[in-house]
This record gives sequence, structure tokens and C-alpha cells, in this order.
Amino acid sequence: MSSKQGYDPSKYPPVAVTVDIVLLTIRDDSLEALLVRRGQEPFKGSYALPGGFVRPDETLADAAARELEEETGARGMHLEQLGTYGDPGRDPRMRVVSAAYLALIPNPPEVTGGSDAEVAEWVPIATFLDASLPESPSLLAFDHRKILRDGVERARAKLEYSGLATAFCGTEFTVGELRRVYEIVWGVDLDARNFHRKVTGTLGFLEPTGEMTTRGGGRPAQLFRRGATQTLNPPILRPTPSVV
Amino acid sequence: MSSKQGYDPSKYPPVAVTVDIVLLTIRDDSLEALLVRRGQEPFKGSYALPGGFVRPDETLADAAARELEEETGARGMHLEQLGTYGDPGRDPRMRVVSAAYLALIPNPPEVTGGSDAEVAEWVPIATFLDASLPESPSLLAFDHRKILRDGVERARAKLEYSGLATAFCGTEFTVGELRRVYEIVWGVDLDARNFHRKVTGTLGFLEPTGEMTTRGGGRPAQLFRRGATQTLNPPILRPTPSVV
DNA sequence: CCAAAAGTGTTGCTTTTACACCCATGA
DNA sequence: TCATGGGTGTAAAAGCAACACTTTTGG
Repeated sequence: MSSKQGYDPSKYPPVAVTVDIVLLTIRDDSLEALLVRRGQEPFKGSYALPGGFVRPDETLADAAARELEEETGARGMHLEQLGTYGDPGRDPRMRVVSAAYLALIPNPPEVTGGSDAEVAEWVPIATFLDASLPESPSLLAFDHRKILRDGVERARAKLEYSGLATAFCGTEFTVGELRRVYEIVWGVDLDARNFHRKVTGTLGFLEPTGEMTTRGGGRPAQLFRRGATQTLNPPILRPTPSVV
Repeated sequence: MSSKQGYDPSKYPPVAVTVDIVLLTIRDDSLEALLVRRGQEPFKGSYALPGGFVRPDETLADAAARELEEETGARGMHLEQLGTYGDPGRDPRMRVVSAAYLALIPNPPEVTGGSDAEVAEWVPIATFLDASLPESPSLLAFDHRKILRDGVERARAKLEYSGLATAFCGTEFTVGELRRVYEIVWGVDLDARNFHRKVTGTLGFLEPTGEMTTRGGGRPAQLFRRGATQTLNPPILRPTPSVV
């Protein structure tokens, strides 16, 4: 900030500051994102990430949490900053600098008709990110395809060395359910036995509840909560994916 | 952006968008950051990260690169976005949303008297980040201590699995010089022999120039350039540091 | 009974770590 | 000659991958 000699805002053209949210969940064994259908120009009819203006009195993270609650009714899910996208011209109307946030939610709420005029919808991320797909600018508005891709990549990378995957599960979950998260987000098959050893062997990573469940079928499984240790060292290595 | 019904800027109070830069280098076996002494209120006399306003026609990254060149005269060094800091009240004068960038430079230029009014200076990061240090709000202006800490942590983390360390070296460097980067940034001692095997064994990570040098003293060492492979898999594990 | 998922044991392989040892230079 | 850093060898330990096998439920 060394060169801020004056603070007359009229010297600088107006800039809008917004948040955009990559909200991911797992539905029907598929990694999906919450998107809204735009009801007006520009990009009318395209999907867009949910988001909105940052209010004068709130932090960027607060703005993201507020938008999330407006859109889903849910609070307290995992939320982290992803990056900021501010190229001139990314919004044709005016200069918009947008802080993107990555959010993860378990048990996705059915959203059709949030508080917003536009309709929110869960869409499989493969709809937009398949490598075979041509760049279809009319499908995702603005630079939101890039933001979505960055969000998915962040989530994939963090599964390796952190407890992020538990953010896709309810408060109590089985090792098998946690493994399904890895398999779906990475698009790979993992060896159930080695995975089990890995996560239960990392001290403090999973906290046993003492309860059992048979909700997955088969032999009853222990229920766990996320433990205090949220770093996996050594990490779970991501195999080369069979599917993108 | 679902709730942007209108785009009348007057509906929203003015927001300034700036970039702040965590520029790191290695000088005298010490990890140092480029900081400026503030010549005016607020935080007059404190250190601050270099930075400035984003111009209407430039991207955030362009703004960061421009500020870097103004401050150091150097171009083309490593530059990546670190995160965005926008809490209300972080700047007492007005709402300022700042995109922070991490930059790394080898062979630090002597900076005293850049194009700016304020004086730039290389300062060891331990001056600000030592765990033993009390929170001294008058030392680093605004929330710049947090930004600096985030930048250093990003650099430390990325050494593990990427070729980022080469950004601290000139275009040609020896394995020993590269290892010194790791040791200084992490504050640990590494086994020179195992390190050598690791980096030379990762195919494509280092590209031999065919040249030798004796500039470190001792037996002549091969000179390398950074190779095409910029991911280390498996990573170099960071030992628990002996010094912060 | 069978199918399905949980969980344990074992084996061979790769990687890491620690350290002995030799090499090539400058002083 | 010695000190200094470069580089190879090697063996023990740790970690990983593959898979045989047992356990406990539901249907």
C-alpha cells in the first residue's frame, strides 16, 4: 500500500466487490455443485455460481456464509477462501472483483426456490468439467467455469493431506462412507482394507463414538466423528484417476 | 452473483481494491521480506507490505507485477495469488479489499529509494514471525503480519511438493544451493546426500546444463536448470523444524 | 444358504533414513 | 597436507499395495 497517497474514491472508477461460491456436495454417488440459472442478461439462461455483493459491514467470509444460508438454509458447513477473480471485463457491466469461496455440505438440502429470484439446482460437476467437453461459453456464465474447476481441484488436492473429506459426511460416519467420498471426488477405486488401516491408524484423525451401524448393509460398522488431528501425514496418495 | 439485481454503484459505499505483495528472498542465509517504512498515518513509522491500487484496465496479477517492478526494478519473478483480505476496518480510512500476492526473487536487488516516496527495505521474517514475539501492532501495519505469515507458510508448504524452491535460485544452480534454500526456508538441516538423490532422481525435475562450478568451495558441482517437471511426487517431507 | 460390507493378517516391494565412504577442488 | 562440499553405496526401518481370509449382518 505504499503508493496510496490519497483516498479520494472519485479518483478511481467504481469497483464492485462480490463473493462467488463453489458449493459442493455428494448426491447419488456423484460430485455436484449448487448453481443458479440466470434469469437475466448477461448470460441469461446460463448457469452461474451463487453469490452476491459484499455488504459494507461484513467480512468476505461473512458475506459468503450469508449467501450460502440464503441459498440453502444451512449454516456452519465448511467454508474456505478459494481465490479472487478480478480481470477487467470478466463482467461486461462493470469492474467486478469477486472473492471465490469453496464450501462443502453433507446431505444436500433439496433446493428449488430459495430466497432468490433465480432457481438453484444441484448439477454434477462432470457436466462442466469433463475434459472431452468443448469450451462452451454459454453453459457457465462469466469466468465461473474456471472458478468451479479451481474449487474442485482444491477439494481434490486437500483430501490427500487433510480431513476435508469429513465435511462431505454427517457428524457421524463409517470408514466405508468416508472412503466413498474419496472415491467419488477423485473418481478412483480405493482398496477398502488399506484405506481402513490408513485412516484408523492415524492417531486422533477419527474419534470413535462407540456406536455401530448397519446402514450400509453387510457387517455392522463403527461410527466415527472427525477427530482433532486434521492433517494426514503421510498423506493418502491419489491414484491416477480412471475417470475425470 | 444471483442477487445482483441492479448495478447502480451509488447503492454501495465505495470500496478500494488494492494488491499487497509478500516478496521473499534469501539474503545472508536468512529468509527476508521486502517491506516499506510508512511515512504517513495511519501506522506512520511501521513497516508495511509493498502494494497499491489496482488500475481500471489491469488484472490483479498485472497490478502486483507492476508494483513489484516499481519497487525492485525486476520483472518475471515467480508470482502467485495468496488470498484476499477484506475485513471492514482493516484500513481505518475506508473499506479496502486487498488481493495479496506471493512473489519470490533470487539475488535480491539492493533497494533503497525505489520510485515510491517510502523507503523499501529487506527485513528478516523472523523479526515479525517468531513465535516468542508478542503481538506488536505497531511493528507491521494493518493486517500485514497475518498476510506475511500466510505468505511464508504458503512458501514453506509448496517446497514440499513443487519446484518452488528454484524461484529462490538463479537460472543455474547446484544441488547444494537448492538444498540451502530448503534449509533456510524451513529452518531445518537436511541430509545433503539423501537430498541429492531425491532431486536428481525425480526425472525431469532438474535439467543438467553440462557445466560445473566450484563457486561453493569444495569439489566441483554440476549446474542445473529447473526442469519441466514441477511437481515432486512423492514430496520431500519437511522435518519438524528446530527453529521457527 | 448367499451377498455384501467390515475388518485383520501377511507378504513383497518401494521409499526413506542414517551413515560409511570416496572424490575433487582450494588454501 | 587439510577442510570443504559433491556424490555413491548400503543396510535397517518404515510405509505401501495387493490380496487371502475371517466376521457379522440382511435377505
